[in-house]
Amino acid sequence: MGQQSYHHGDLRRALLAAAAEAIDESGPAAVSLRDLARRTGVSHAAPQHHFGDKAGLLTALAVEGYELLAQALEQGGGDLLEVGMAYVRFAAEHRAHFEVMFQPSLYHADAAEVGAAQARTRYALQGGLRGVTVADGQQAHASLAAWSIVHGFATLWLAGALPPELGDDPAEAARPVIQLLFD
Amino acid sequence: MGQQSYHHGDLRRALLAAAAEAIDESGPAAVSLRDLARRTGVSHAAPQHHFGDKAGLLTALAVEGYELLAQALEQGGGDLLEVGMAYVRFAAEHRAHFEVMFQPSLYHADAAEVGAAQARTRYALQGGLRGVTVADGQQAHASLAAWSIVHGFATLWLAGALPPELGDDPAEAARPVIQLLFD
DNA sequence: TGTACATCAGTGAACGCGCGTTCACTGATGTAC
DNA sequence: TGTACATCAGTGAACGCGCGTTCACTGATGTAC
Repeated sequence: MGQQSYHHGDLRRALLAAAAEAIDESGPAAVSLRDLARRTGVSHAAPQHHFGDKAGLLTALAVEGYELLAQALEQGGGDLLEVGMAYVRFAAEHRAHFEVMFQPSLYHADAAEVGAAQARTRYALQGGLRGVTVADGQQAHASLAAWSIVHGFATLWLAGALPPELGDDPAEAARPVIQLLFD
Repeated sequence: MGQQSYHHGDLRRALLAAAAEAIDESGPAAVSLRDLARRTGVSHAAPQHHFGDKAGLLTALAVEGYELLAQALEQGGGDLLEVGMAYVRFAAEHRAHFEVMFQPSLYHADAAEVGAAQARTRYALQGGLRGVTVADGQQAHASLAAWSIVHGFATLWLAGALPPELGDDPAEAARPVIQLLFD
């Protein structure tokens, strides 16, 4: 309603939202700039104005994803279980972002903003181990184990590889699995 | 080298190998039947003879992948650590197969052969928990945890998300991480 | 051992399509004076 | 308060390309008799 003006107003944001939607439907590789232009009701050449090319757009999406994930993890309050469940929840609720983030070949993974956003996410993730007692010299391994288990669960969930008995709430389904890690 | 005959001899196998190669280079989505034909030195219409379409080809690749993975896991002798390391090693050594297997939207995931090969893999994976003592009622959770941790580690490794200090042998790098799970 | 014929594997020309990219353009917005 | 001008956002026509798919075909192989 009211797209009649020549300038869109917030085309950049609209394109990112359209991209997430398109990726949810058919995966990151199927995204085309022309399709996003169509979804946004804008001429097909407009997206290039903002992102240069497809990799540029996916870079912005990946950065946004890392920011959102870091925020979600930070709200876990440094508790392993909460942080882990937040990780899984994020993957399910922001599938498009999540899928792009971990396919660096799709975007300009060496861009500075990407590195910064990744670092913030990693720091928030490690915060989840604060309350956990780990044997000397096992800190790095524990961190890897925690990341692996939540990332693996999230990935398998998204791939539809997990048994349907788990229900439809991935974070809840992950709870007992994460709890098994350091008990 | 003797491609002068009209019939290729084993075009199906050659196309699957070319597909794995192409996917290693640029990901599963970038594969095109015409490109595979070129790589195999055959006319561009030949691949359709064998697989019908791209999804058909990727279905064959996924089945092959599940078979290979099941074989690799079975050689772990039912030991959690060995089976887990074999899982990670498979992902690294058969990256193309692994990537396709867990993106069911790329292929005919409901084909009967796929289900059978998946079942064999799942069974081999659960065999790794034979020697592990788990509290009553936690069997299913333990199985999920084991799968998640090795799958997550493998996925993060392939994505290049893990720190370079881990070296270049993913299975060895995964060893202490897997050991942390049920100790 | 030889011939005829069916079947199968691969060919090559043709088609229509969606894509990314370029480029001269136009409408809207903001700023200097 | 008003005018001129620079800048920016988005347009629309055009291009060349690689793709999947279709289809009549041809060369090779196997089998019946």
